[in-house]
Amino acid sequence: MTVSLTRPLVLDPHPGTDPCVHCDARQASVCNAIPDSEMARLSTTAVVMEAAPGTTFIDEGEPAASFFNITRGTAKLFKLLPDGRRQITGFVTVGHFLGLAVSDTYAFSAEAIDNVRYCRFSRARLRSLLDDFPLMEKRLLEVASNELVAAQEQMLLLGRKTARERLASFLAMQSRQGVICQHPRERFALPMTRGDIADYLGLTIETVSRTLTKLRAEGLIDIPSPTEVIIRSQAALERLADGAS
Amino acid sequence: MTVSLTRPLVLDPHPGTDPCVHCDARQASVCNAIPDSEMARLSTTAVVMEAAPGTTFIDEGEPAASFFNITRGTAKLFKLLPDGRRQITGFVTVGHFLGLAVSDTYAFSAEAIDNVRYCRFSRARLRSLLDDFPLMEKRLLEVASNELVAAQEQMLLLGRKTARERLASFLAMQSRQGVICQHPRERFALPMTRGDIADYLGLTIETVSRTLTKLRAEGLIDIPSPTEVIIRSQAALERLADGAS
DNA sequence: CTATGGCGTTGACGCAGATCAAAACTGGCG
DNA sequence: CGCCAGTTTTGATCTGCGTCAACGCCATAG
Repeated sequence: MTVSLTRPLVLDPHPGTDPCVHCDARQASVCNAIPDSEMARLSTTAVVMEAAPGTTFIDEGEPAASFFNITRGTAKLFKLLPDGRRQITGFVTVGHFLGLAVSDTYAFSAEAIDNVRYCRFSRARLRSLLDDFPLMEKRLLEVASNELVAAQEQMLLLGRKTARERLASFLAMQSRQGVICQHPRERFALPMTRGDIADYLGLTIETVSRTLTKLRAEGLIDIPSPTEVIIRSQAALERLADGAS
Repeated sequence: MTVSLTRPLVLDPHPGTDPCVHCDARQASVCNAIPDSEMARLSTTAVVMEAAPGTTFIDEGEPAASFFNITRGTAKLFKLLPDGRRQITGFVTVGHFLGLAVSDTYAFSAEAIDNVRYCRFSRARLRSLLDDFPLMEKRLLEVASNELVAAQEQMLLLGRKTARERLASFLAMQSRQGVICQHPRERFALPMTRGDIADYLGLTIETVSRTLTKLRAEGLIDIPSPTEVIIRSQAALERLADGAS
């Protein structure tokens, strides 16, 4: 009775069939917990929206009226300090949920990196949806729990790892992302800028650039273009990421 | 129909009536989502356990067979790197849940700071409990979502705040903890050591000590004993915590 | 073609916080 | 009481990464 964890849960009532950005495999745009009949009904209350690159579509501190499900593209979530310092708390792609927390305002902002499509609906609608489909609630609990584990891993990175280890962890993680599609994971694209990577890893742009250059010089990775990475030694990278060297 | 968020949810089938560590107010050791009859039945499958200070009762990497609910005391959750570097991801007290994530091994370790009592039961039992009491599942989703928000706040701290700001944030947070009981929050105890604080804030023991000394010298706080703090200026501390100075 | 502006890389230098070291304090126990 | 082990504080020094600055690359506009 457990809900499948291998497919992204997508609430878009008009499911797209866009090819995977890495390979040409079609995304499975189906919701595993809600029957098609309900999905059709959803389309009358849910709004499907697009956000162009650089567009902020959730503002930290604004009244949290809606609940979001990403159905295409990549967005960054971040928090700001008054003087402009920024911490990116995560990059989210198709299947991710935003705005789950019970709070009257959003705890973070969200900005589109590439062309993002998302499904937005009111919290009231979410509540009734969860009442009708307990499986959906179960699934959300699983999702939130797993994100919590990822957040703790990121705390370890931010609190205790060196710049080298942070970059190695980041690259290893990015290469692991691609397991959903059949694409070989050694080579992959980095949709975000150096500034985004820096703000995600708690470093500066310069340190990110320098460290990547060094990792390349050591033969661990290759960087054919600023937005593309090839892992030369997955094992060595993982070892470095876990602080064993 | 929403479950109360103001009281800690405690699953201990033998609820204690220990006074609050700060004042003498009795803890509300009741479960808001599960009727007493079920709580009684729970006592046949759940195990209530005690952990003495310094005892590790969850080991990262071990098979995740159980689910925990803290019913007394304070514990620290942490992750380790192979060379011993440690990141404390949180301090948990009465009402907190551990081991929610769907994973075959624990993602962190847990160690008792003072005398900890907790209720342990199998994941299978949790699953059937959630099937029987949807309110309980709703509550867990709320809890997990709010912890996720707290984790993001901590990422901002670890990635972008200075040592001063980290300590100010930590002290402000600790003083806010006491709002459940009626105790005036200016003065409170720090049950954890300087080493724990350091590993929680991504600093060293020395930096924590020096920074606290400096905050005291500046009149923001007072430290009658190493384990006790008095907030002299809550407003100034909060301002400092948010990076506005 | 040149101008402009965003992004990435590289170099020189400085500093916040880590590291190393030692002294002061604390509680437990004979 | 005095001894001991663990914790906290304080001081001196070091260093990884931040800061500041310059430059190269590319895309778009004029």
